Amino acid sequence: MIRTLIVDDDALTLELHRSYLARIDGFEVAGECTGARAAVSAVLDRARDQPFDLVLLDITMPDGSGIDVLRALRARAASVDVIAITGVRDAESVRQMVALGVYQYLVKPFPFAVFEERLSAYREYREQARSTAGEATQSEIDALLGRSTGVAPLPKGLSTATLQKVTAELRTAGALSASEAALRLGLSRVSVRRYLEHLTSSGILRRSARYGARGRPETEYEWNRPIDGPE
Amino acid sequence: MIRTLIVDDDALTLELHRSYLARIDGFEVAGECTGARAAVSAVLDRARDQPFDLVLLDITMPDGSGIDVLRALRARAASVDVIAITGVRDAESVRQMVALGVYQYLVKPFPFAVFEERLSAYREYREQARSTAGEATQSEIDALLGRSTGVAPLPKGLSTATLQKVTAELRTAGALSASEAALRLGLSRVSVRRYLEHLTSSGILRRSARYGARGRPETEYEWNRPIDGPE
DNA sequence: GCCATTTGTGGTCGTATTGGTCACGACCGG
DNA sequence: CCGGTCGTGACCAATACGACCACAAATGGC
Repeated sequence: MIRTLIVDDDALTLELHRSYLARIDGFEVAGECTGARAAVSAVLDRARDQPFDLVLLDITMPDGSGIDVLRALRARAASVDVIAITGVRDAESVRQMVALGVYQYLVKPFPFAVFEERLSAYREYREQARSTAGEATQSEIDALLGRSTGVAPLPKGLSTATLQKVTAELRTAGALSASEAALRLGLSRVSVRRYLEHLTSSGILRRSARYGARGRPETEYEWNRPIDGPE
Repeated sequence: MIRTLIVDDDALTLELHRSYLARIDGFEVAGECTGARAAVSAVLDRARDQPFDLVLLDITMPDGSGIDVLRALRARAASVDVIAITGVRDAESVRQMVALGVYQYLVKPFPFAVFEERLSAYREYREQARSTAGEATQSEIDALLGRSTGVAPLPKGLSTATLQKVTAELRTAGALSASEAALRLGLSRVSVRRYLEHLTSSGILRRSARYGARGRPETEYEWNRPIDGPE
């Protein structure tokens, strides 16, 4: 169970988040605070005994900002994960919280589905972080930071020559389905699809659906890049 | 130009990173340190005058850990971005640095191409962070955190492409019945209804009834999330 | 005013047609 | 001979459409 501290100055919000959290597997409400100072001391008091794993932290509180709370925790080396949940959206606050290492930043209000999705994502992140004991590899660290590089090398089974043919066809011909592209290029649908999918995941193509017929809709691939590529 | 401070106790590494950085557009070596204490005071001294934008931070240094350096900076509210560059790979150090909000964590040694790619990614990140002034949207924040990948899986029979079309239509068009939305989107009423129901159960849409016409009343779907929260 | 009828939509079920993947083989360059 | 690239055919799964029935309000006859 992920021992969670909920911090919010509004009693109704506190109640809401508590009920939300109760509906998600793996989380346990281990404490609640209605103020900044109380939050800091709660985390620090429990540090030795039964430390919190996660803090759901509001920013606007009468006796201090959530930013200051997080700063105090970081300064005291409290190793606790934090998800900001707040109505504050100004860029400076967001930037500061991100710099202080929040895992998530949720803007109120949001439906339960969003809350559940983000918390579940955190649970998986935590599992992953826990599973890597001892030495971590660069790719494990990247996964932890969630900052994948974006320029993936060509996967196995794809050749640059064919890739260029496919891109050339798509750039000139507009939206094409995988079958149509295969016909035009003299390739098989299976092979073309591999290239089209790779181009899509690279952000060069865009997928959309073609409706209207009786059966399953066709997915069509379209050029996505702005015509004047930046730099 | 991104004013960068390089911190490493090894003179050769310092030299290497300096030459690396000089080869990448947009970066400027604004200082160098060979120790933990020097790094902290360098950042703090410059905080008012010409603050550093980025610190390339080693962990193992004779007079203190890079983790302590970062902790001290965070405690002093120094708003500076940090990329860890170190040979230390143990899970605990990585976890602590991530919690303290490093933007990247690079494991030495690495080829120049990796260095360039990561630094360029940071430059783009910085551009994006700078471009969002004033109020940030949730999606902008997600992009900043780089954790947008973990989306909840859709129920069977629904596709993300269609879902996005439906949400886009509902967000712009106000209250619509299932039939009206189907007409606008070029889909069948049955299909649209599944998406509308899913969005409703996710809390993104709200249902209400429309009376007055002959026949059974229509249920209309409306955007539920307050587009501009006043607080 | 009460009840049958009309009317148009809500919701479910089957079906059509494509998507996605796997196994296997062919070809080609080293 | 081996590793990589592509074709073929077949399979199951996915996702939309059409048709059908049920339902809830307005309408009209009594």
